[in-house]
Amino acid sequence: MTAEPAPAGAPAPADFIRDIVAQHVAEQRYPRIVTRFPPEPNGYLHVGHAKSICLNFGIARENGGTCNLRMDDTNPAKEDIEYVQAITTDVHWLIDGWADHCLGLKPKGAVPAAQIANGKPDFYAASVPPSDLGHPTSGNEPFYASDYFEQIHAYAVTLIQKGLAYVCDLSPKETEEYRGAPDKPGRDSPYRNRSVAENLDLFARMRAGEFPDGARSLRAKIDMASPNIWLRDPLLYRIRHTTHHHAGSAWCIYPLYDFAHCLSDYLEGITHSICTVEFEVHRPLYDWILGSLDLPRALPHQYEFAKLNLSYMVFSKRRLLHLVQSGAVSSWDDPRLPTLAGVRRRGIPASALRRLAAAVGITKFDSVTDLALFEHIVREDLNVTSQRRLAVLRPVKIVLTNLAPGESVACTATNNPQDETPTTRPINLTREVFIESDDFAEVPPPKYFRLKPGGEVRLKYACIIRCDEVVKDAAGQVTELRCTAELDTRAGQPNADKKVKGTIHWVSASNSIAAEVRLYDRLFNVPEPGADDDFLKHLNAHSLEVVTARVESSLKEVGSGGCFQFERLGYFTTDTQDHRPGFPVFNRTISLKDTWAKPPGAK
RNA sequence: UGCCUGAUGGUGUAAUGGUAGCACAGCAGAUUCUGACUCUGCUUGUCUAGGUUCGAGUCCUAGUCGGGCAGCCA
Repeated sequence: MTAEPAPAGAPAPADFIRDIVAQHVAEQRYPRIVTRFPPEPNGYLHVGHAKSICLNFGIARENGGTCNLRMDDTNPAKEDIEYVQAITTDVHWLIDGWADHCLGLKPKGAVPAAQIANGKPDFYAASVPPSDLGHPTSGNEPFYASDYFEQIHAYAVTLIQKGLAYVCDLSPKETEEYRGAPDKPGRDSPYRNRSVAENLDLFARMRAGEFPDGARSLRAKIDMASPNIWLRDPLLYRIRHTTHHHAGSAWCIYPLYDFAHCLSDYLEGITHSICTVEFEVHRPLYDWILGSLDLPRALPHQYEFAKLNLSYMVFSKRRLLHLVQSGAVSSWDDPRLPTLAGVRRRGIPASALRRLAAAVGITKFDSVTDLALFEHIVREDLNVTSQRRLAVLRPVKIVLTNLAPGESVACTATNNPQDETPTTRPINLTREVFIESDDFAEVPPPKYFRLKPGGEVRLKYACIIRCDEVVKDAAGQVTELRCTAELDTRAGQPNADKKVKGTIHWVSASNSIAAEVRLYDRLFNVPEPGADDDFLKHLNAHSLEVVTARVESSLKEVGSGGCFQFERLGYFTTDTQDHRPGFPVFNRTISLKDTWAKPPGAK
């Protein structure tokens, strides 16, 4: 059993980062644990981000802390408000009912407030008080790094005043040349030893817009010979005459990630700044910047973990964007995509994502998790929550010759056998019914339990039928099966206990409706498509098949958000875009496990 | 040939000097009005070589292999 991350009071997940946090809590290092989830709004969130969200919000909820949602929006050229909205929606969806009470937001429009901390001037970006967190969307919004531009700029000025930063006139290309290589030290910029006064003047003129993009930059003065590239006088500010989706046209200089991120963490009072391992080499710079500014409050620290990889999927923003733009998938929320919008539309519950995160754990080892684990968790989750219904994807008509036209035999179907006290619904057996074409074989393979000429099978919730005659058209295609219904094998009838090997699903021809069903399968047919630059050649040509199915009439008026198990087939959910009551459109979330005659690797 | 970091069954992880455990996958069986679920059993593992120790997956040394880092991206 793969458990949902434990509720308060039960054992919480353990990993090396939680161990560190627990130690800090034990020694009361911080008054309160504050983490953050800081996406850049330049793309949609995916299942990999879900791991990070679950870690950061999980640590917050396990320790009575908060986790701030922050847009890491320091590069106006790549970011867009569309992504801000999508990210906010996705985060709310993923943590709803689990950690929404820990979500750190701020009042709309709020910027860091001046305060005195430990006798020194300071700025602090507070989240709304815990009592207001119950209504996270009412008047509150995520934090934005761009709301800190004024303070970050002031910190840059401080660094200049301390002789720890300078304005450099090297071009981007020259800067690269001067930087050296991992195994070769860099060379000092000729502008490295400008006076404080000159740096202050130049930096002010950068801000005033006197210079074109790329003409100058602000750099930290650290060590051009450091074995760590990120300590070789890294850039702090660049000139970009671009409007910003959140900050508007207030700025033409923008801080880079390394400078903005650690300071954003500080301003928000973050205690544990958790990121992925590619930032490990940046940590000395993170510490250098914060350590150089004489900041009055406790400093945040950075910890790194390995990002999630799932087999048969790609996660990189570049590749996801390519899939969307090339038309390989329809949109960012295409149900085949591992985006949170996609998996949500696919019908995967947020709880399954949380349980996946708990199941894979947190380490620094670069691993690839078997998609089968995710699929297992999704099935396990849906199995207990999904109402069962009958649907036939590829119908074959059966005529029950011993039933009169218009005759209706009342039967009772169980809604969910997993419930402690299962409820039922009535269904009707009629003269004409549809069964799955897979469930009849004129020439059955060995150990075939389903219907065959002269054979018997049970129609689930109804009775056993016997196949008397196979009717075909001129082309030799089966057009109908003429069968006898053994009505005394219905539940409660004398022969109810009669055993047959197979039980199949069915729908009444007259008491069912047509529905569009989208059968989704994995997007790629190799375990590591991302390992190949030409990853599109590994696309699974059969990742989407659309069929017109027959579904029981109780599904006729189902609203959006419906989630069902179609018995013996899989889990299906109504499509958020195209489903209408009266014109049902179902997406297959995932098939049921099928251990019979499944060619290896076929599914 | 620089720096950082990692390595436990097929996969993902646990064991914090004391019986290598769990989950997924796979295989076999039981059960079944879903060939699902559930249940039972089985196969498979500490990167290598030294060392410390009564005892090493764990500590030390050396090596091997993997990941990351040279955007005015994050």
